Amino acid sequence: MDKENKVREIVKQKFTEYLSAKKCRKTPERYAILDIFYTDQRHFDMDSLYEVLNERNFRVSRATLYNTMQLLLDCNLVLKHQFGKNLSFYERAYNNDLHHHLICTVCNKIQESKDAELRLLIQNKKIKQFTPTHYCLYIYGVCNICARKLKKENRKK
Amino acid sequence: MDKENKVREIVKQKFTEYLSAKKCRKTPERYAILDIFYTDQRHFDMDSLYEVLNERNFRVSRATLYNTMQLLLDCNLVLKHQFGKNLSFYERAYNNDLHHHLICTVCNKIQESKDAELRLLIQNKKIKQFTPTHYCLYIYGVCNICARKLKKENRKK
DNA sequence: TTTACTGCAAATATTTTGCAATATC
DNA sequence: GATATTGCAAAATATTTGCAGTAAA
Repeated sequence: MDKENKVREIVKQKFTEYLSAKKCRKTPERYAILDIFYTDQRHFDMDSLYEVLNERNFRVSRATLYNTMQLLLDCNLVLKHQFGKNLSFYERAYNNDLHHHLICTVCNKIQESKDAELRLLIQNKKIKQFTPTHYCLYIYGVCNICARKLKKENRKK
Repeated sequence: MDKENKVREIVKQKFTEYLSAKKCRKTPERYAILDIFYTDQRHFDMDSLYEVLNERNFRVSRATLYNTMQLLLDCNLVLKHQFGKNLSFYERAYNNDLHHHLICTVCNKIQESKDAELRLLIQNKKIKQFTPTHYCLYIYGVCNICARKLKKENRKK
């Protein structure tokens, strides 16, 4: 069994434990949604999640999607991000080497930035009167592609 | 003139410069909105901003509020945050010693955390192919009040 | 068999847009 | 005087909710 499949098994198990502990039912919809996150792309907004499930002939209503996302957030198998736009993004959280997000304020594209050193610095910070579970670092700025375009435009003037 | 008033004058000037450069009009509504941020509380959602302006007998439509917030975001006089809930928060950005946010996932309360050391570490990080303007660090976890409540509940069981 | 969960549709919440009136330049 | 901006109302978008039918335990 390769690493990807192993992770899928582990998160499935973790989800099962969580659902049992909360006395929630183990429905195929819930497992299908979890599985998408650990099979496919990493980032989804609700619409693309809905579409991907449909493409696989697994029809899930939006109500169930939102319901399940809440469960997955609660048991820390999925993270939710909002990068300024009024659209939520979700990504897998287990075994997804915690990374930072670089958001270009010109083209709105999002890059991931893995920086183990900085991550450890943040994770090891002691905070008074607060027990951290996880963190999100969003760095806003201009990506190199947009920077180049802007330079060109300025030269024309 | 005290420090607060000085800052208010400076941001007003900066806003004027920005509006001139963008050939936008200098309307009283725009200045009134900017001023609220640098006079009053630091954090606003759209509703409370609307209410505060009304209380001061300065009626501004929501359309204008949203329009003006975009301008203030563009010229970096205001920052926008979204802490998981579907509600945007705005806060002053100039002379507002950059701070981090601690978000309690139990009670949803938000605390500010000033940590100059960590701030410098993040700000001084070199990032390949990307020119940062600002960043947001959101630390999620459980605040001490909720932690205490949870402990009590567990003891009962 | 019980009742939590699902899908649907309607409701709510937030933000955006079109347009006529107004105020800035 | 020209037109960018405003307020209003309607539209668009994202999320939540009520409820009847379905399926997990």
